[in-house]
Amino acid sequence: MSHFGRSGPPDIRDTFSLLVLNISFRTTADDLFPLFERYGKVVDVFIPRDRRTGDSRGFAFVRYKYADEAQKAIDRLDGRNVDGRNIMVQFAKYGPNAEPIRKGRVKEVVEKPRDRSRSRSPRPRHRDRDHRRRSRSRSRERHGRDRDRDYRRQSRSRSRSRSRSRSRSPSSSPDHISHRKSRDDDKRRSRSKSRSRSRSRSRSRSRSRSHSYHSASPARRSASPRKSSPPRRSPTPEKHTNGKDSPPSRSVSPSPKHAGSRSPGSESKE
DNA sequence: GTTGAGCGTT
Repeated sequence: MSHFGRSGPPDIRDTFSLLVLNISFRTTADDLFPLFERYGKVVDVFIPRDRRTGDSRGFAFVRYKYADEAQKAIDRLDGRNVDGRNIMVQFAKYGPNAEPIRKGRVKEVVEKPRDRSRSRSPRPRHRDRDHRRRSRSRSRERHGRDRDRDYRRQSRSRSRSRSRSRSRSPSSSPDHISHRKSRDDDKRRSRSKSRSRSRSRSRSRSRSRSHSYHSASPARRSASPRKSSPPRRSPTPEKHTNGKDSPPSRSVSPSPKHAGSRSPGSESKE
C-alpha cells in the first residue's frame, strides 16, 4: 500500500512502471516523487520493503502515465545522484502481479483462446524471478545469523560432488537423478538426526538459528513442515508507528505541495 | 546504527 490512500495498485491499465535501483535505504517515496514528478505525470511511487524487517530494499517503482515521460525520466534521472547514491532508472520488467510488461507498460489482460478447456499447463515459469528474489533475500539476510547453515550446505555440496565424481556416467536420466536424490535425502536425514542429537547435547552453540523460510526448497519444505507455529522470532524491534497514522510503506500523494516545495538544490539541470 | 544484488504492495 503505497498509493494515495487506496489499497492495492491504483490503476495499472496504461501505466508505465520504472524500476529505480540503487537508491539509498533511507530514501523514501516522498523523496523520489518530486524528482520523478518533474518529468511527467507520476501515478504511483512504491518502495518495496522487507517483510520481516520492514526496511526498504534499495529500489523503488515509479509509475508514469505516459511512456514518453517515463522515457524522459529515465534519460534524466538515470545515473543521477540521489541521497548520496547514483540511482539507476529503467523500465520494469515484471508487473505487480507477476505479469509481463512490455516496455514498462503493463500488458493488458490477454486471454488465450486455445486454452479453452483442454490440457492446461499449470507449470509456473516464475522460477527465475523467485530464484532471483530468494538469492537477494539470502544475500540480505546473510549478516551473521545463519552462517553455519551456509557452511553446512557447502559441506554437503562438496560431499555430493565427490560422490558424483566417482561414478560419472555420460547418460543422465531422470531415474538416476531420482534415485540419487532419494539416497541423498536419506543421507541428509540421517545426518540431520545426528546433528540434532549433537545439538541436543550442546545447544549453547546454536541458540538462534532457523526462521529462514525462503531458503528451503519446496520439496524439502513439503517433506518436513515446520512445527505448529514459530514460538518467537528474533528480537525484532517492531516499530509501532504503522498503526494508523503512517503505514510502513511511504505513501506519496500527488498533492501540489510536492510540485514546487522541494529543495531546489537537489535538482540540477533541466 | 550497518548492508548493496536486483523487479512490487492490500
